[in-house]
Amino acid sequence: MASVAKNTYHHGDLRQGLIDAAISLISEEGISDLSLRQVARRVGVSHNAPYRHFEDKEALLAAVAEQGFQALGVAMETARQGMSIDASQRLEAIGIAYVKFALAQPFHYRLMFGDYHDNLSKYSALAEAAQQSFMVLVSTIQEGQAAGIFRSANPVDIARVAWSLVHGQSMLALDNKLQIEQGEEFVAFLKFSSQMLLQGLAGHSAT
Amino acid sequence: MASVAKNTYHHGDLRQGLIDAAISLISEEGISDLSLRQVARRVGVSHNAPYRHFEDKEALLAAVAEQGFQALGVAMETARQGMSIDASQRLEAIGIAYVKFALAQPFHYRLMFGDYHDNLSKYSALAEAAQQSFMVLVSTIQEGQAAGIFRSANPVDIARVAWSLVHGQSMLALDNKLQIEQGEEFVAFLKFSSQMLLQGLAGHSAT
DNA sequence: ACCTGAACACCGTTCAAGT
DNA sequence: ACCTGAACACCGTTCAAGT
Repeated sequence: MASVAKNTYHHGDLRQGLIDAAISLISEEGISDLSLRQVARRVGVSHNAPYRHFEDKEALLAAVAEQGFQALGVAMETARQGMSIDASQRLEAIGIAYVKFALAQPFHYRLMFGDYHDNLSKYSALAEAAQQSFMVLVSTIQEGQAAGIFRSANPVDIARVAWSLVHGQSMLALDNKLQIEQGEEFVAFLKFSSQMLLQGLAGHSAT
Repeated sequence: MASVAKNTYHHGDLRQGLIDAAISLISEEGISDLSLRQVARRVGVSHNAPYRHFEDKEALLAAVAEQGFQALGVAMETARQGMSIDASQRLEAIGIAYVKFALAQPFHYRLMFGDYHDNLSKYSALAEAAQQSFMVLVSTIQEGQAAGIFRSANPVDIARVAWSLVHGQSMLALDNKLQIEQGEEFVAFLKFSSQMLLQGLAGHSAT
């Protein structure tokens, strides 16, 4: 008997359906008003069904954050490959793609760094997704070191600095604390930042 | 008639009492579980009294954030004056004091950058306190430019870069995303970061 | 296995009174 | 003016059942 779609929805993948509903609700109304019951309502399921797939509300949010890191990693990797082999250009392209991701999905980005995962050992999939996007930075820095255009410090430390810079820019921009209007002026600021970072990154023998 | 302290507490400054109670509750249990009713209970007042002083819960949190920025500004200014006149050393000292402030008061720091003030025009006192702490950075950078040791770009842009860096470091450290254990190793990382930033900041004619 | 409604202990906020 | 208790519409989570 051919399976016919039922209108109860949840014969499929309720877990992913809940995540999708949470993401779209968050992008519409932000995080602070998001309730588990609301997510269940949007999916067409009782307010209690989510507990079959998530231990509590925090676990659902952790899954949403995890998918955010996966998407961010893809955006960074795409930016990296869109550039020629020059590691400086690649690093700048990654940084700009990173901040643009944050600005395009402000609530989702903020959720990825929320304080709801104090015990991140509990959410290992989330930690792993974050680690994976971080590795895009590390490997690009190693490329630059191999090419002799970046100084020879610990590449993980350098990546931490770069990540801190783009994360700080993203968060402060989302908070309207940088006092720069979006558009050309903001992109100019991002390029100024990466130029400063790259100069700090240059090998000692640079001109 | 000499005024005798009553045990109703709130004959004094209920507004500040609520802020203090919120700060201590936050430092004990974090932000996510903080409720307005809990704050009122701690102060010994009905769950409704706070509405005499704050329009809603968000307004109380904004006041808490504002006092956080004032304390942060003091910490930065103290670090600046504790250093000799050299602008590079001052900038590094400010950066380290900044991150230490964040790590010492993790919940309070996070609250200062929460998304609860989308319309920050509504909380002008908060915006002003943030601006004031930012100016400590700007003026230190101007000092370095006047002394000829920093490049001559827009000092506000440079300050934005520096703020982004320390804010990113603070947030990622609070999130346990930097994978560095606190202590000497972390301070070494902070010094490495500021060294990189300072090299990027150096004037073109630097050796 | 997966989903359900009822129930519990909490919220933020509003309102009509009290002093 | 400032504070109060009662009330409303919501939560997150638990539990005992239903299929």
